[in-house]
Amino acid sequence: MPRPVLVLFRNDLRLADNPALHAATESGAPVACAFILDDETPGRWRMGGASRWWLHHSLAALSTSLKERGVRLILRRGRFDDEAHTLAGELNARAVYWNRSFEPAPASADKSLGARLTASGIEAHGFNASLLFDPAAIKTGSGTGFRVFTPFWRACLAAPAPRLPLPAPAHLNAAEHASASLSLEALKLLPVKPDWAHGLRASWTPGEAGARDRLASFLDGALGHYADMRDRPDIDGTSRLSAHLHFGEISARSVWHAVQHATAVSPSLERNAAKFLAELGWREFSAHLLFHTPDLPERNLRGEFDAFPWSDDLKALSIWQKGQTGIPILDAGMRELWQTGTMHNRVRMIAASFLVKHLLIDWRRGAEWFWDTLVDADLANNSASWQWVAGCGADAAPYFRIFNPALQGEKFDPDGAYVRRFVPELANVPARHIHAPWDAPESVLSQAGVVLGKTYPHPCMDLAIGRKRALEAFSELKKAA
DNA sequence: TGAAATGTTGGGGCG
DNA sequence: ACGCCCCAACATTTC
Repeated sequence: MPRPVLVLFRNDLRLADNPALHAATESGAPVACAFILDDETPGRWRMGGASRWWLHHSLAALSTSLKERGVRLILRRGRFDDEAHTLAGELNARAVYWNRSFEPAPASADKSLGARLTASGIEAHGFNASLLFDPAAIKTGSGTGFRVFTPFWRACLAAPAPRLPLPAPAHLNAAEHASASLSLEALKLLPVKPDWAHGLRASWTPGEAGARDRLASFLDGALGHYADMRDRPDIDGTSRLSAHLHFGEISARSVWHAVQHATAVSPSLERNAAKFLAELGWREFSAHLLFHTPDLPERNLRGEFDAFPWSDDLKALSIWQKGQTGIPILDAGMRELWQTGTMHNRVRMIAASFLVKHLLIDWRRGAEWFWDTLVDADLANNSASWQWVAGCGADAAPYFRIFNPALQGEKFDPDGAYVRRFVPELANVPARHIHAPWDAPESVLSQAGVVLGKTYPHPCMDLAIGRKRALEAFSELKKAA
């Protein structure tokens, strides 16, 4: 039997448009496939709870579609480079194929694996499967990385267009081997006591088929009014593809070309498509920032924020996490997150702004919470976006741009449907008062069965005072600088 | 991908 | 008919 080749799956849990799998298949050698759960590479952010739930189901789906093609997915646990090197040896593999990561710790694991394989006389083949554009290839005139989105995205659009997606291999030539695999259950990715995942199960279908379906319904539906409705949490106005993209169940290239195709068929989609593709652009931009600034998840991009007088009010942090701030749009968002593993993007901005500005809590505490609770938790997107909101990031919202959650609620959830859905205590409050129940006449509240401080909390802080305090903290910072 | 404060304008009520 | 005031509506500035 000829020596096999090994394909390592990572955040590319798909068969279609998978460059590593495709190249391995094209090599003509028998193929073995593996996934390594890596909680051990130093410096790697340990995957959060909601992501683990997603990963479990995504691996189950991948394992099934590989099995249908006669290939058993080998599951291992450990350091990516160690385990992969060992496994390649066990299999007597001729070559190893995998899609590279652009996150700092996994990227150095890639480098170390490549070197060790080569030293052992095994070919190493790395590919870019996750991004539309190679973050190292997009450069400013002076040869550095971009720090501002608009010129970055202009440069991407001027670069050669993302290539067409590769087909899923029609047939896999499975390597015969007896290598041991952990069972999926043994990876212990699912919550046990308590099982908090029922809201996730009701909201999502992880896996390649689920991703494809989600894209198809987006193209059919929300894309048509994306530009106008994407900011409305009460409406199905977004793609909801972020977690599928994060785990690579569908490639950004496939999404890109599907949108281009839809626009070619109906040119009236143009404006909406451009807006949506720019959102993929923000995903690229975040990855680009992390690639060029490996300490993005830990350090303020603008160093002057290192002196910011953050509060360590754990009580306030906990109220925010639980969705008990007494400010309806915030509580709705934080409860949506806890129940479903996602939060509408507009509400993420409102919730993040409130934590960082009204509560004066370090953005890293917020990023950690999102990391653990979001099914789409992504190191680059999460870090870059929190820094953006906090005002300490690249091309960031200026610190003094402070969201008023009551006004944001009125503007983007005008009927209060989003609040009613996730904050049932307020279900009967009329739209006019639902975003600021503390200002509602007593009679309106009692008619709606609401007693502030009893059935729903008093606001944890006065919005005007919070705003003023944030501005004062910021002006102290500027004075110190 | 803000909100609040301040400034400007113009229509209408009214003495 | 006129000037004065009020204030909504919009624009600009400031944080």
